[in-house]
Amino acid sequence: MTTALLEDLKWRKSIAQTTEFDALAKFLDGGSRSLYLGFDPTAPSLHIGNLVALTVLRRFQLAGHKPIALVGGATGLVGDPSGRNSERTLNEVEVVNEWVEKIHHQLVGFLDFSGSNAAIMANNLDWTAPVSAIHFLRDIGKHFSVNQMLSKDSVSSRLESGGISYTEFSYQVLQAFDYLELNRREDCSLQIGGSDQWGNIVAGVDLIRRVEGKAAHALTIPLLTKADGSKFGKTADGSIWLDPNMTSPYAFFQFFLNSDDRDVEQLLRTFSFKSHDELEDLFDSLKTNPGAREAHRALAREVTTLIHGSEQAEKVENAAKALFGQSEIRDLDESTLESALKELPRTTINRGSEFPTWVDLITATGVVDSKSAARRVVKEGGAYINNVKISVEDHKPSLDDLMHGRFIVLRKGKRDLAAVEVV
RNA sequence: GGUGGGUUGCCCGAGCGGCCAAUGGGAGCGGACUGUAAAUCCGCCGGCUCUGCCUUCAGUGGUUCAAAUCCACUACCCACCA
Repeated sequence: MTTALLEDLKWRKSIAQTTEFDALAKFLDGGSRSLYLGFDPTAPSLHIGNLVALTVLRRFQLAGHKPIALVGGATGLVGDPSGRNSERTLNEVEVVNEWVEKIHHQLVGFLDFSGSNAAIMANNLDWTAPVSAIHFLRDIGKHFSVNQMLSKDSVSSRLESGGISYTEFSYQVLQAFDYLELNRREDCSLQIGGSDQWGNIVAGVDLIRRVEGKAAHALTIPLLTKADGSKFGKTADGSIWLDPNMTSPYAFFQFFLNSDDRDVEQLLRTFSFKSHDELEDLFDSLKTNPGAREAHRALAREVTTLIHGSEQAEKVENAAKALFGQSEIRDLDESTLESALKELPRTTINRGSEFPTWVDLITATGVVDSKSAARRVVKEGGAYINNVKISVEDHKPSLDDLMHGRFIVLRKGKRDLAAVEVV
């Protein structure tokens, strides 16, 4: 059963490194095991990059294991040096606490908190805060060799590039302590995480062996990379967030739909819960008929459903279909148009007042950064009202442009749409 | 502690008294081609009340008709020497 899980993860290319593989497989085969995955609150929301490991955690639960989702209320205050070449700026305690709450909330929807292998939520502040510095240094610190700590990639690379504070240097000890605590409290003997976490996780494995004399396991997941070499999940405007207020479900869906062809197969392997057969079929269609973008659509639909729910996913897909469809946008009936536009960045103008220019309207929706940028777009021929190109720089929509008496669709370039509603 | 070098637009990186909103590359944006993809080609790429005006070249103050460019101090980085 569990061997199947590991095989599945291999098929998905979701395993970067593990502690001794056979031992891990044997351990997992022995029953329903506790495992943990941690997130540090470095923002008010998780983003798509975090979703990679979270998806793996979910796969473990579906295979019968007990997931522990840890939010780093303590470690988030210290700052993980992994994968960074400069010191983090520390966030205020209240801010971090607020983020912990929000992230907690997001995790709830992703795991099953009922049943025999119910998921557990943890916050490392619970066991870190009560420990005094003296006890921490005596009981935990004593088991760490500075030589080993220095040799970790996250530390050594920083020593070469501007240094590292004692605070961040200590991070791996804190994370190791978390693993030890969860091992004691929840009998947790597996920690998973992104491959950049290997050093931190192994620090915990070592600590558990030293203190408890027990074997603990580790499994890391490769960081996703894009075909063009850039980081997965980042756009020019920043990360793709799971919080619908930070990244709209429409934008979220579009992000996946617009994936590079070359990335789609791996994205499906990583995120999809479809059967291997179904996925193989999608890979085929990607090769034989890439223009249809069936695989893109399936990917966007599934991930959006997972994060925002099926109802919302359907809405945004329909919106995209309506707005990018072959049919004339003016032919859309009012309710279809209204629900489609609801998913877009928008602005409103008062009925009766004079229409602002296209430049002012698009700027108001936030689709462009400045009026200069908006003007440039018009000059370059990328400005549209209801899919009709405009070319005069101070062009204003007229009453004739109103669809159903109250809507105007603005477009910038090929795929950026925004809505204007007259109220 | 000593000496020398550095800090430029989203990133890298030229400029070393006026011709500088500042060369070049990357990212980004628009167009063509396509499939709301990639590659390629062309154009754009600080802001605004846009034939002009305003704010930028670590910070502060100064020299000058005129400074990113010169001087002084401050902060941070890097190198060599102790």
